[in-house]
Amino acid sequence: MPRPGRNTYSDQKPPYSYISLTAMAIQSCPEKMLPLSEIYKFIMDRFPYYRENTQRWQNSLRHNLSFNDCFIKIPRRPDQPGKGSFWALHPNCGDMFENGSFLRRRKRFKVLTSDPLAPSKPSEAAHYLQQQHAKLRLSALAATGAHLPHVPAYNLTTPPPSTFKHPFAIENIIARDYKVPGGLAFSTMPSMSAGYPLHGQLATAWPHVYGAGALESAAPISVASEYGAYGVPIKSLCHGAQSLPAVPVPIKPMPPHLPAFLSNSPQSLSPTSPHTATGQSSPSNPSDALSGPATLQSVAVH
DNA sequence: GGATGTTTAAGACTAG
DNA sequence: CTAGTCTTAAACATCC
Repeated sequence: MPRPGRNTYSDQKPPYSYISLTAMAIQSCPEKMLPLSEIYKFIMDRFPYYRENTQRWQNSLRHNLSFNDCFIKIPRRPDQPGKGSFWALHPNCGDMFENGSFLRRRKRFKVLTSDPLAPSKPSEAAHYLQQQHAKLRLSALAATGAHLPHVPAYNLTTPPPSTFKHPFAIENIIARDYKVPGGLAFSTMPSMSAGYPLHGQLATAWPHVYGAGALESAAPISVASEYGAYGVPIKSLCHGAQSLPAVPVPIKPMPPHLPAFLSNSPQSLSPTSPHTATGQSSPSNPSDALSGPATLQSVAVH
C-alpha cells in the first residue's frame, strides 16, 4: 500500500482507511448521518484519488459499512424518500483509533451488550441517533430565525446530537500542518487545493467541537510520530463531557501541559463558510487546533 | 437494471 | 511469529 511520501495526496491514495474516510463523511454533516451516495460524494470531493476506480473502492466502502459494527444503518423516515438508508457512526465507537493513528485502528469496534448505559445493539443505536437527530432538527428549527446557519443550534438548546467526539473525525486528521515521512511538511492550507477540507469548514461541520472555542487554540504539541497528522493525541479531543462510554478505549496519557484551548478563541468559526473544500482557509495556525487537552481526557473504560 | 447492502474469502500489512 | 486490521474482489440478495 502506498505510504505518504510526497508533498501532496492530490493524486495519491490518502493514508486513511475506508473507515476513517467514512467517519469523516458522516461527521462532516450536521445530522451525523449520510446516505451512501453522499458518503461517496464526500470522499470524491475531497480526495481526488477516489474519483477513479469507483467500483473498486465503493465496493470496499460498502463492505466496511456492513461489516463494521461502528457503522449503523438508519432507515429513512417516510418524509425522507430516497434510495438506501442513512449511515451513522455508532454512538459508542469514539475510540476505535489509538495513538492517533488513522492508518490503522488499534482495536476493532465491537458493540458490547454488557453496557447498560449506552446503546449497544445497532437497532438501539440507530434509535438513539434518530432521537438525537430529532432534537437537532428542533434546535436547528429554533435557530432558523437567527442569522446563523444550520449548525450552531447545537450549543444553544440541546446537547450535541451525540456527545462523543470521534478521534478520527476529520478535524483531528487534517486541521494542522502535515508532516510526511520524507521530511516534507506541507500545510493543510495549500493542500486544500488538492481537495482537503479546511479548518473553517470543520468548525462548521463540528460546531460542538469548535463552536465553544473549546478546542480551538491548543498550544502546539510535539508530535512524536513522523506522521504528524496522525500523531495527534486525538483521544483527548474526543472525550469531553462524555456521557457515553466508548468501547474500545485505551489511550496513552496526555502530555501534562495544558494547552491554551481553555481560553476562548473563537477563531475561524466562519459561519459563512459553507460545506465546501474550496479555497477558503483558516488564517489561524493549522497546527493549533489539535493539541491534546489533557483535561478532556476521560473515561478510559477498558 | 442499477444502487444498495450482506457476506465470504484471501492476501498484505502492522503491532505486540 | 501471531493475531488483528485493512483492502480488494466477488457473489448474492434486496430495493427503488
